Amino acid sequence: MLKITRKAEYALIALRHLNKMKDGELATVKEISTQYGIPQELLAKALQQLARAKLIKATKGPSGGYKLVRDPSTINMTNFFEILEGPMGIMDCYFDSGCNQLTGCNIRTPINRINDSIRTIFDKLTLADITY
Amino acid sequence: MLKITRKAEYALIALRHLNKMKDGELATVKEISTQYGIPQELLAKALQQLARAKLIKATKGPSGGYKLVRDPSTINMTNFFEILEGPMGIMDCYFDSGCNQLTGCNIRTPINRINDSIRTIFDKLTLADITY
DNA sequence: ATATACCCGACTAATTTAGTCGTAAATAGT
DNA sequence: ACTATTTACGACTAAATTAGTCGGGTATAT
Repeated sequence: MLKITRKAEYALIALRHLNKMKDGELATVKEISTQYGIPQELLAKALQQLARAKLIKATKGPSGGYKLVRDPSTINMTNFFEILEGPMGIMDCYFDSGCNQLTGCNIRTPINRINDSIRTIFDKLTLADITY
Repeated sequence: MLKITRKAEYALIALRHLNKMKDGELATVKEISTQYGIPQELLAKALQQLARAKLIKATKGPSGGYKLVRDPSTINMTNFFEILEGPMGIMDCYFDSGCNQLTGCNIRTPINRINDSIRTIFDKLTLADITY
């Protein structure tokens, strides 16, 4: 329950790895997937998403790879998870207005408060915290 | 992402409903499922789990039904969710020791801290808070 | 050129969640 | 005793989500 996906988990491992590298160094998907025993294609997809979102920078071709381009302390976990997994909420109604509860849901308000608490945690948590 | 199951959602709606009833009154699965537009059999299962866990009391037979037997302020959400959905953690490794990461996971410690934060939120949240 | 590495969408497989069904057991009312 | 009502429970199917694979593409260093 409340689990994150493997893709996000893999991405986090990779980000931490990238963050620990020296300035100017690049890491390839292959390297990372081998080192941590992660399915290469799946990791590749995750990193592509992060690259599209400009959290990391891709360099193509031989001696290419990825590097982190943003200060880890500016990447928070809400950010990160929503890039990979879409909207973060314990119930869909937090985002979707189209709720099929015919006869009025009696818990929307409390649920939203829970959501907010969780989002607050993830908002405050940055990659820097996770990497320390 | 980070979603709770519908079963838990339904159970929460039902608990809130039970909590709002007058002393001595019982509510049946049928009533609740009709009132909120919830699949009856699924709600039934959820309430059976809660009854087994002694959060609510079942009375069989005609004019039977469920009622809340514990003070809502003593039922916290970690409790509640773990009854319905099992261990609550954003990653399995929080509970399972058998992790297949061959070459050492670099994020276990930070992940555990995240988990703890989330659990703390749910520990503090009681049914009374959700029902107010 | 060629080998390396990212890019990307479509696909399949596995797992989890949602929901259904059949049967049993207790009990209130008649 | 019989019947209608209601919970109990496991087995089952269906739907949705997640995990992982594949094939073909683009950029680039040597």
